[in-house]
Amino acid sequence: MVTLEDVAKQAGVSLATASRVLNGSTRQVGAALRARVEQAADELGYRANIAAQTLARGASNVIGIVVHDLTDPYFAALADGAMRAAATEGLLVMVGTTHRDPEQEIAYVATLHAQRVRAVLLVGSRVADPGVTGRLRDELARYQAGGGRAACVGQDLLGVDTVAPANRQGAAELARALAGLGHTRFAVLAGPPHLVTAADRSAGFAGALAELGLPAPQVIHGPFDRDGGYAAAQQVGDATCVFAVNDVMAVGALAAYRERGVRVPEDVSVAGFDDIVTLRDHVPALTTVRLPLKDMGARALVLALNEDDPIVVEQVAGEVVLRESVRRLP
Amino acid sequence: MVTLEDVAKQAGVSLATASRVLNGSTRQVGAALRARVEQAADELGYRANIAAQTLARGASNVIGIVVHDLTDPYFAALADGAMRAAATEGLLVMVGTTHRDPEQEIAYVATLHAQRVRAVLLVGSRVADPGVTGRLRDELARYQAGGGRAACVGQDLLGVDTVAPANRQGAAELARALAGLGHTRFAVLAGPPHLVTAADRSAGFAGALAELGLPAPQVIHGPFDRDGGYAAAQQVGDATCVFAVNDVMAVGALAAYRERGVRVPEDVSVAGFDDIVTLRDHVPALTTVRLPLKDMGARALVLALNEDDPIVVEQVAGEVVLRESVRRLP
DNA sequence: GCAGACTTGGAAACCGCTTTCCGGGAGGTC
DNA sequence: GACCTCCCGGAAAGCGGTTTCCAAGTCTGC
Repeated sequence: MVTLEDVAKQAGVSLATASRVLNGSTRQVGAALRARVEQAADELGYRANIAAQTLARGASNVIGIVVHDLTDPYFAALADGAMRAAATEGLLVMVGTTHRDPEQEIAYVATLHAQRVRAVLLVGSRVADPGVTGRLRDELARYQAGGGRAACVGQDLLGVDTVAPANRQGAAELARALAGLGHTRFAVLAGPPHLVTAADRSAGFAGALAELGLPAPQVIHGPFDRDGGYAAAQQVGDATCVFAVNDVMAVGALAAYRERGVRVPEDVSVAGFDDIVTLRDHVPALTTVRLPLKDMGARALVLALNEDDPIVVEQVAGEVVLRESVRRLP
Repeated sequence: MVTLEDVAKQAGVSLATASRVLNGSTRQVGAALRARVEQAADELGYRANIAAQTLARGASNVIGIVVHDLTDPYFAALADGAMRAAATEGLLVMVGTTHRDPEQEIAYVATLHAQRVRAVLLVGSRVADPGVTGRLRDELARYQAGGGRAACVGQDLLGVDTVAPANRQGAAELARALAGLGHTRFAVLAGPPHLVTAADRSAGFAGALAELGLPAPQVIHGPFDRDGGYAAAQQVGDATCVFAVNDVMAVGALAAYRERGVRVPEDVSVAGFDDIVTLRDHVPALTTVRLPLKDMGARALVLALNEDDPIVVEQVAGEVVLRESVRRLP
């Protein structure tokens, strides 16, 4: 690989001068030398070695994003928002996918720490296990002790800047809206009990029903993904309205009903959560709780980069969006 | 940040010994010293500085993936496949999204070159513009001249290892299958004329129709995404069968028809290309040409890492999958 | 015409780690 | 017991940049 020294030699200048010309210094370099250096760099095809720059400058221009699953539109939207924000700051992005393994998440923080990335974004639900959460916190603390910055999209459980969707509130509002349509017998496709996002949404929903004096919903646990929703839908009893704690599960549930010839919303109403962008192309259009995913991703990046000391937690409200997948009961 | 020197000092050993213990060397270190070093590292919370390691070792463990749009399921699947493969090799992934700007793609290659990534994967269709293609080739050549490796998913236009979907063949087979159902009047939602993938699929489709002695299809250009398909579908004339050159466009077309009360497949048949995973949840189920996206991503990574000299181009055949969105004409 | 203030180029220290090269001690052989 | 290996620990030379510190010009202003 061609180095700065090669360029300097070819241009007949010192290393210092070449560095100043090519890699953004505050110092001025005379026009003649500047031109010679630029020409030499171009002829040789020079590209600065960023590893060396990072080492010398003590700061990198890379950020790390850790998500559970890139092929899930929820994470894709969040990651895309964060990546666009990063691009406007001139930052490069390293993406890690955990495939929902919390240990992987911890390992990624360690790796990104080793990479000395400027900031790490942890995107996705926390798990209820205090053990892993504690170890993740330790790993983050270690990274931050060395000057690293971090932010999280999800629950405020990590002691870092957080963009926190109001899962309980959103689910509660959804419950009230659905009850307002006359439904009284509900089922919740609740996802895994240890996933805090799933648990919060489920609890918020059930809590609102209780406040309204309605019977407790049937709660069905299972995986947090499309196939989990599909499977859980098979176990629903006599509910007139089914709440899947995220949209991809709801889409799975719709598929299950379609296959069994159960009509939505005539036979059963279905609602989800998140308002992923692909929803608009599903039939029937899915009732959900809208979260501004791209903004949340971008916002998390800004928080992570922010120098301020106090930890900031931004609550993001969800907005109930009623669509064709639910109907008013007579 | 705590450095290796801090650890060495704390353990009372030399830098060399500490390095050998902590960062994987072939050399043995005595059990006593080894334990002291490990304890010191743990107490101090040491994490190797990878920038320094990369510099010293002259090789990084990062690869770069450049895609057009992560929120498009097609790219998400390809990227996911590549990332899983990278993970099994112990490699980290840097992801860049171009949002379909070819200049961005060139810029990313330069940036990843500067990062001295082990390999770069260019995922996505080439454009027909010889100017940008030439500049991209130059940039890649420059990177490879310095020992970088590269591979591409798409057309074999870059002079690097390539995983090339058989777009023409797949589209041609699809055309024959649809003609076999009795259709004679076709429309092609053809995407942008300068996108090679779009052009190849369109040409393959039209070519097969010509061979069958059928009239040329109505060709409608537009953006290569969901909204492009939606818009293009509005312009379809009296065709009985519409081929969208990728699935997300087809999904957009389905939405357009649904809104206008045009029934698919009763009033018009619709087919796409790619077989993105989300298709299974659309109504009606979309006829398409299946591409093994995850495998292709993984395969591209393997090719990129492969040391062999000759450039290898792997053709990937597409498999026609007939589903409910098309019907046999009486 | 000259002191003093700026400007500009270069030498060299340094960033944190790897690895080669040396040297000293332990263990084996005759 | 002398000699040779073999092992293992440490000193130091890079890896490719950045940046501080100097020195030598180049401009000012009077």
